[in-house]
Amino acid sequence: MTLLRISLVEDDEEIRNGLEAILRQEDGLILLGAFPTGEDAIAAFPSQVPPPDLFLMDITLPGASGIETTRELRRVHPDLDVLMLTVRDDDQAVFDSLCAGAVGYLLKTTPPRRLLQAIREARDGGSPMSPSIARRVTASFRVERDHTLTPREQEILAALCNGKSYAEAARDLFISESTVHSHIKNIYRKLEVHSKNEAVAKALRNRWV
Amino acid sequence: MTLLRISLVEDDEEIRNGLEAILRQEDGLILLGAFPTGEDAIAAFPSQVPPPDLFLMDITLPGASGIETTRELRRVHPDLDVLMLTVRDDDQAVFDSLCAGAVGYLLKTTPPRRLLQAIREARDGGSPMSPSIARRVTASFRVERDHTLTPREQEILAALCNGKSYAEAARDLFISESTVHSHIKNIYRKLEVHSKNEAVAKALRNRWV
DNA sequence: AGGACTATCCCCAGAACTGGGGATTTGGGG
DNA sequence: CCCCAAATCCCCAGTTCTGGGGATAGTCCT
Repeated sequence: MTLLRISLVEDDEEIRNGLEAILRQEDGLILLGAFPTGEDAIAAFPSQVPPPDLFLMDITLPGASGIETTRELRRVHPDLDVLMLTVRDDDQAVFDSLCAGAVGYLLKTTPPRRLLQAIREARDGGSPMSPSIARRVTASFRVERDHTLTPREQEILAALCNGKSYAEAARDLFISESTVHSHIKNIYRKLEVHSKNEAVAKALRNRWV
Repeated sequence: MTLLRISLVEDDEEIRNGLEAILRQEDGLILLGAFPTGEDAIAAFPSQVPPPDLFLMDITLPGASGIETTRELRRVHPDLDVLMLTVRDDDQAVFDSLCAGAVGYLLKTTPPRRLLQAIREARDGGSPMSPSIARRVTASFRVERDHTLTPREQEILAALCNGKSYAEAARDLFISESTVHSHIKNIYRKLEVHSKNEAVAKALRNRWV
């Protein structure tokens, strides 16, 4: 079994040393670098330098945040896996991290044994997350429709969300443009919007389509 | 510690019996029902009947799918937790399940020990997922921008995605409507679209905003 | 049988948008 | 120093959308 190369970014020296100790005494891992700032990490792995397999990343850092650092590291090394390790337990941090390309998200309350297990899980193609984080993620998919659009109106709205004009929606649904117009007037009233882009925005942001 | 009430839906009799056996011999759990179809499960828990704390749900079922069953059960009992347990390892099944309100997603290859652990994790406010499933979920958040919108153009696009008209966007950004018009023409050219709703749809579906 | 809702179609007028021009200023990069 | 991209502004003509009417037919519920 091949060695897993790891780096970490953590500004608190005590925690950083603690993590170093945990990782060093584990077989199968090799620590490539423990950086106090995102800038240090980015500077250490320009495009010519082969990066580690996995980064452990704090979020709250002086200078570039762990999220920005993740985005930049992955821009230069698209195959790099980044596992967030932070105290931050809020939607903003979680979703920004995932959008930046993080492969997992652990809270700092994670015990060492679970941390090591998560590292292996990430290597094996998983996405380890602390339970409360995973719940935030699954909850973000939930759809709750308070609106009362009829099936036909939902079809019309879906057409708008596919970028269709009145005329195109009419062709797609085999009805006249007048009928599309009628439906859209009803949709606007129910959603309390006044334009196509407002309706599309509301529909897509709420995952109605 | 209070007992966790569980029901399950699984059409294959052998598997269903196997799951029953696993759950029955575990302390802290009580099995409220093992149903072969979604319709049976829905019929067993009309709104007057207190539902279990957790449902284990297969997806591939005769009649109503596990996803439809989940949607219906949670419509009647909004606080019900549903944990998918299926062979299906594809984006469609995973995201449809989560949108229907599933709290977790396990593959049938999950060993009994891990299944029992996942049940406890779901009860404790987590969202247990098999590693490959979790990876699908985190990967769905990733953003890759191939477009080359300038910062200002991105601001304009963001305004459109908030439902703004030309005039409103102009007010918000302290520029004239003519300038908004100019920017939008450039945005349309770069994104290869020809209307606001098409641009908004493209931006939101790709998570650019 | 009547009422409510849905889906279908039409007209019209004003507002908003789209795409084509062109113009100026500013700040970098070669 | 010159060129170019970016941001700002303007005009115009044609198209599309928005919101206000109204109409007919079918379904479902009472």
